[in-house]
Amino acid sequence: MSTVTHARMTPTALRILGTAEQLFYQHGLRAVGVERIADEADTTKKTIYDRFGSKDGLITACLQRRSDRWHAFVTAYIDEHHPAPGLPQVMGVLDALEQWMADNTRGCGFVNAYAELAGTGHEALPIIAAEKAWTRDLYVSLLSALAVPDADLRGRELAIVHEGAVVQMTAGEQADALAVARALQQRLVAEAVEAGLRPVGSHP
Amino acid sequence: MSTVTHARMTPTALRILGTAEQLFYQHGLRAVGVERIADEADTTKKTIYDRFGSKDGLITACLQRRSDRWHAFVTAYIDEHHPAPGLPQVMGVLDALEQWMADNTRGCGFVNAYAELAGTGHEALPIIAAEKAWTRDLYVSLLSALAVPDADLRGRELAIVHEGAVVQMTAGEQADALAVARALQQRLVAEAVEAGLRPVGSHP
DNA sequence: ACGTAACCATACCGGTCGGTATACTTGCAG
DNA sequence: CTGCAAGTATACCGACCGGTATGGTTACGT
Repeated sequence: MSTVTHARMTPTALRILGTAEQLFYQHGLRAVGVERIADEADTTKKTIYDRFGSKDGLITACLQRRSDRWHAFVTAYIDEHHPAPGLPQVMGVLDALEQWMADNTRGCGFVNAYAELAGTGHEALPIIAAEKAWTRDLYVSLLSALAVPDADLRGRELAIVHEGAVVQMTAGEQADALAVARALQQRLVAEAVEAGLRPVGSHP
Repeated sequence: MSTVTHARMTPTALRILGTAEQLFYQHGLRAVGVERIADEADTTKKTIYDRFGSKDGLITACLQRRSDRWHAFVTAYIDEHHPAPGLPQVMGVLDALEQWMADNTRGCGFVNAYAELAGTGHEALPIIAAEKAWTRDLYVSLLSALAVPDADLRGRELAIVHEGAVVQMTAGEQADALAVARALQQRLVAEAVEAGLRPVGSHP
C-alpha cells in the first residue's frame, strides 16, 4: 500500500491535502467527491490520483495530516504556556482543546472518520486508534512528570473525560461541557497529586 | 414535515425500520442505499418511499427508534437490577451500557449519525441532541434521588465520563475503558454522596 | 360488492460516484 | 539536448445513487 507521507510532497499535493482535510472534516468522508476536492484545490482528478492513488489513499493521508496537526498544536500550546510540570500543565491540554475547537466545531475528526470507516478494513483505521492513544499517553506522561501514583490509570481517566467533553459539546449540544470537564479534571489531578505527597498507607 | 412515529405502523414498515436501523448503524448512513434496505427487508423501494417519504425520513425514524430502544433498555435494566436509589443504581447505567455494547460494537449510533449529519440542516439532528440530553438527565435524576448536592453538575460529569468511555472503547480501541470509567464514576458518586451526608460548611 | 390501503415487481430517470484514458504543457536535472 | 516528473484539460467508463412511474395483487372495512 505504501502510505503517502508528508515529507517531500509536491506543492500541489500539499494543496490537495489541505483542501481535502478541510472538506472531509466539514462534510464527512463519503459526502465529498474527488471531483469537488479537485475543483476547490484548483487542480484535476488526474493529479489527485497520480499523487494519492485512490480516494482511500487520500483519506488516509488527510487523517495522518490531521493527527500531526493536532499533536503539533497541543505540544506547542503546552510548551508556550506551561513549560514546567504541574497541575496547570496538565490542564493545558483542555485549554488547547478549547482553542482547537473554536475552528473545529464538528467534533472529533477521528471519531467522525471512525463512524464511516469502522467495520470496513480501511487502511486509515490504525491512524485513528493511534491518535487516541497519543492523546491518552500525553495525559499519562504529564502526570508521570508530577510523580503521581498510578499515572497510567489516572491519565486514562483524564483522557476519558477529555473525549466525553468533546462529544457533549458537539453531538450533545452542551456548550458548557468543556467547563464541566475542566473542573472535573482539575479535581482529579489535584487528588492524584495529593495522593502522591502522602506517604504510602498513611491515610489519617 | 410530519415525522413518522412508531405508533400504528404497518408490519412491513416496522420490518423496514428494523432492517434499516441495523444497516445504518453497521455501515453508516450514506454507505447504505435504499435499494439494499429494500432487499434485506424483503420489500421494495416503492413501499419504503410510500411509508417514509424519503431516505432522510427513514433515517429520522431509525434514529428515533434507536433512541427509544436505548431508553427502554436502560430503564428496564435499572428497574430490574437496582430498583432502589443508591450508588449501585447509578452504576447501573454503565452496567446497562456494557450489555448494550456487546451487540453494538461500532460506538454510539448518535455520535456516528452526527458525524454524517452535522452542518446539514437534517431533521434528525434534534433527535441526536435529545438523546444525549436524556442520558445526561438520567444521571442527574438518579443522583437527585440520592439527595446529592449539585446533582445537576455531578450528573453532567457522570455523563461526560459515560460518553468518553464509549469513544475510548471503540475509536480508541481501549477494551478496558469501560472498567476505568466505572471505577471513576463510582469514586465520583461516593464523593458526592459523602458530601451530601456532611452538614453544609462543616469541613473538618 | 366495492373502495381503498398495503404491498410486490420491475423498469426507468437524471445525476453523481470513483477511477481511467488521452493528449498537451512546463520546468528541471542528467 | 533530452528525458522525465508534474501538472492541466477534458472526455469517458460502468456502477450506483435517490426517487418516480406503472401496473398488478391481496385483504379488509363499510
